[in-house]
This record gives sequence, structure tokens and C-alpha cells, in this order.
Amino acid sequence: MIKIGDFSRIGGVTVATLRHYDEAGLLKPSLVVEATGYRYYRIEQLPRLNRIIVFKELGFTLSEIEYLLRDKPDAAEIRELLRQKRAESEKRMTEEFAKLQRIERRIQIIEKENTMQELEIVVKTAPAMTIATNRVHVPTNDQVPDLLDKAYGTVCKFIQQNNLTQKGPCLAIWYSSPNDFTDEEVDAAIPIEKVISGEGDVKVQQIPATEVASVVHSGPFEEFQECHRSLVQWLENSDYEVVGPYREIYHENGDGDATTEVQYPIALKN
Amino acid sequence: MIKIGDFSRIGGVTVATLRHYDEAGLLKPSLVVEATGYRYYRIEQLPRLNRIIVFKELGFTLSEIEYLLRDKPDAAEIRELLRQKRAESEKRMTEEFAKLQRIERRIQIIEKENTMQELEIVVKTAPAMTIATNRVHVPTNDQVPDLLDKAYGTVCKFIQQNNLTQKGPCLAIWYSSPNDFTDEEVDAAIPIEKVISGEGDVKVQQIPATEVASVVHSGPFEEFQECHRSLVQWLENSDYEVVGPYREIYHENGDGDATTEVQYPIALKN
DNA sequence: CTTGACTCTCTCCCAACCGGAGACTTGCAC
DNA sequence: GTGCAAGTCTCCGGTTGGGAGAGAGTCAAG
Repeated sequence: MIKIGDFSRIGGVTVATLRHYDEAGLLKPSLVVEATGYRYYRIEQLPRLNRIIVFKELGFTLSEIEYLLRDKPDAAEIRELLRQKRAESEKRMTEEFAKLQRIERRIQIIEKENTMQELEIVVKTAPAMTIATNRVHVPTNDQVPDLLDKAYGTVCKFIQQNNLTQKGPCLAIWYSSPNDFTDEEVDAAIPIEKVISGEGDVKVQQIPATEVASVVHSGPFEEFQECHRSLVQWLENSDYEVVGPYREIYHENGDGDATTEVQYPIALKN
Repeated sequence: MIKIGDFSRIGGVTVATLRHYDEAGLLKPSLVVEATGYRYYRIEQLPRLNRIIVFKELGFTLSEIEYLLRDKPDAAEIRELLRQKRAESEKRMTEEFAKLQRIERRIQIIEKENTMQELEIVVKTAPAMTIATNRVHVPTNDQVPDLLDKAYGTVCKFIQQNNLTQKGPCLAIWYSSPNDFTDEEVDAAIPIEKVISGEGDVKVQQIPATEVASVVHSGPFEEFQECHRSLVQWLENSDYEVVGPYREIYHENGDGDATTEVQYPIALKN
């Protein structure tokens, strides 16, 4: 009969661990003195403890180990469970690797520019929505405000005429490169709550939930270019590629300042 | 003013997460209506949320992020923190990789032998101890019991004469290969509680805490060879190498059956 | 008998949320 | 004004595998 402290030293685990395994029903001491509560183990229980440790090192949880030791499944089932664990482990490996890459990219940036990047690029899933759009062609960059305003006016009118309600901030969908400022194609879009048929220049479309790289910008309109530069640079040394026209979302702000979000639909490069 | 549900959709996080960040003081809603407790956010808070998300993806904890956003440390300090995170990440990578290797080794074994290995090999730290030993030379294998018994007798006598107490199970330290059964060198050893000087054939030595690969065996003496085979095989496709004479520990059992543990001192290859 | 080393139970803590219960609010439709 | 659905609130428990510490009791040796 071995007291818990000695057994813990023999087994190479802590006393707390042994007590925890007792409570979990994984490894009951072969004797518990009722009067004192003292746990006494036998050396024959060491192999069981070792099996527990080995399974734990293979990534099994305590309740899985409890099942494995209790029901002693056959080799085929254990193999299946191991394969499952392998898949989990591989997944964690790739995730950890991605994180490591992100960290190293950050270190590189900070060493080159000696400053923390101001614009934070974040990957998220943009929700699906139904939008009413008006496509416009913008020959030169300085015509953007005028033409876009006019297009939103058209969509607004369409919405009012059809007794619809706006459901979220306006957005623009750009079908041209963000570096080329001539002959741009853009959809002025307003989210609405249900699908109806379009009318004239206004089309109604549903856009599905999409993985996007997003960056948010508050302040003067001129610094906008910065967002695109950041995004493009970020995309270059990421594992993503652009898979659709980018969007600008004009979040309403209350007071004068505009807060604009730029979203690039992306997907992992296979 | 944006309600928590809308803000969560814009930010691509769950409502629970936002509430959690509020409680953690990381991202307070810009308005909480006292009467109802409703949280209202402003779109200007989106960049902060994004920074939180980005830092989280780099592996920072919420309290670290809280510090980063509150005290805005300079580039040098952030670089240091990032390096620290990189080290942690690399460590997790190697650990995960080791686990993956263990799993794959197991799968291979189970596919080849179509059975779960009975003897579980476990890596642990054997505690340091002081032992009284008697070295014997064993010409042939069948002389082991006799000669070892005699050696333990010698050590026992030494212990009694010096008024010492045995502190743990007897062990044998084998200085020869476990595959060669002729001309073996072995220390019959008994742990004692303090260091004194040896006497005659009995030496007193201190052995330090050592990393060992351990396997436990209960039952007939003959299956012993199995332990060594398993250990040697395990060692072959592990990253460890043997760094000292192996030990057999004869755990006292109470009744007749013997439970023996075989320990190979090991260390990671370079 | 004392002393020191162990051991007991109990409770809280970790990290970053998720899920559910039960109660209230909001906002739109009628 | 009323109903109703969807949204929101707080509170609590659970996740994983123990670790830390309090306060009390126990063991074994001298």
C-alpha cells in the first residue's frame, strides 16, 4: 500500500493529478480509509496510470481515456480514434503555423517600418444581403462624388416607390482595379429587406455571405488610397486571393465624419 | 448608435464576445442605457474591435491586448512582445508536432500488429536518491537470481549495521546490454535516506533525478524480455537516446506477484 | 508528547467565451 | 392600443486539466 505522495513520485505526476483522476473515476485508489479519507494505492496500479499518461500524450481527453480503459475497444476502433486525433492534431498544426506566419509577418513589418501598422486588416464573414443597385460608369476619378450621388438618388427613389426600408448602410461595389482611376464601373447599392424585381436602371440582387478582408477608415476621404495599398500589400503575402469585386461600405456616423469600410472578397489559395 | 446584434454582425463576432469584451474593459459600448441595460455602439468603435481581433489572432491574451491598446507601447516594445509570442508559438508547434508523430507511430503499430500495445512506455523524471550498492559480475544468465540475492544480502547487512532505513523499493542497475546474457555487470541497490561512506564491497552513491523511459511489468519473470524489446523498439523511432545504464525497480507488492519497472535513462538527441 | 511532514476536503482560479433560463424591450403591424 | 416576434438583459453553469491555498486532521519517528 502506497500513500498518494509516494505513488505520485513513482508515477511522475503530481498529487493533485492523482486526486483529479480519482474524482474523474479514471484511477481509483485501491483503498480509501473511511475514517481519514487517506488514499492508498498499490504498485499494480502503476501500469494503469502509465496508460492514462500515454493516452493523454496522444491527445485524448480524460473522458475518452475513461472509455478506452473501461470498454477496451478493439484495434480497429482504436485506429479510427487515432486517425481522428491525427486529423485534429494536423488541424492545430496548420492553425498554429498560420499564426506563426502572421507573427513573423508583423515582426518584419515592424522592423522595416519601425512602427505599428495603423490600419488593421481583419478577415471575417460579411453577412448575406439583398441589395438594390444602380450601375454607373465613371470616366474619370473626379466625377466619382457626383455620379455616385446621382446613382444613390436613383436607388433611393426606387426604394421609396416600392415602400421598402433600408436595411443597413449604403455600399459601393467596384468592378475595376483600385489603382486605375479611369473608366471605372461601380454599383451604388443599398441593402433592402426583401427581394422584389428591379425596375429601369435599378437592379435587385442577392449577395451571399462572403469571406472578406476588411479594413476600416475614419477621416478624410483622401487617405482612402492607404486602405487599398495596405490591403493589396497584405494580400500579397497572405494565402488568400481576391475572388470578386471589392466593396466600400459607408457606415452612417451621426455627425459629419464618415467611417468607411473596404472589403475584398477573398478565398484561400488552394 | 448601433445595437449589439448589428454591431456583432458588422464586426463578424458573436454577441457573447462583445459582452465579454465589455466586461473585460476592452471595448465598452459608447452608450449603455441605464434603465434597460441595453448596449449601444458607434461605428467608430469598429476599428478598435478590429485591432482586438488582429491582436488575438497574433496570440495575445485579452489582458495583454488591453495593455497594448491602453498604453500604446512603442514599436520596440511591441517587437519584443511579438518575439515572445513567436517563441511561444514555435514551442507549441514543436509540441504539437511531437504529438502528431506519436500518434502516427501508434497508427503504424496498430496497423502492422493489429493490436494495441500492452506495455505502455512513458517518459518521466525519476527522482534523485541515495543508494547503497553492491556490484556483482554475472557470468551467465541463470546465475542472476542467486548472485543478485547474495548481493542484496550484503547490502542489507550493511544497512542494518549502520542503522539505516530502506527508503523505497530495491533496484538493480545493469551496466551491460539487455541483449547480451553473458558476463553482465550489475549493481544491486537499495535506496537509503542519507549519505554515509561505503564499506567493503558496499558503496554509497547518489543518483540525480533523471529523465527515463519507463515500462512496468507485472507477472512471470520470463516476459521480462518483452519490456526490453518494446523499449528498444520505441527508442529507435523516438528522438531520444540512452544516456546511462538501465535500471530495474522491484516494487514491493504485498502478496507474491512481482511488479517490476524498467527504466532507461534518456535524453533528447542533440 | 512533540514535531514535522503528509494528507484531507473545500473553494476559487485559469481563458475566452458558449448556451440556456427567465424576464424585459423594441419596433413594427394591425 | 394591442400583439407579437425578435432582440436584449443578467445570471449561472460548463468547458479542460488541474494549481493554489486555507484550515483541519493524520502519521510516524524520536
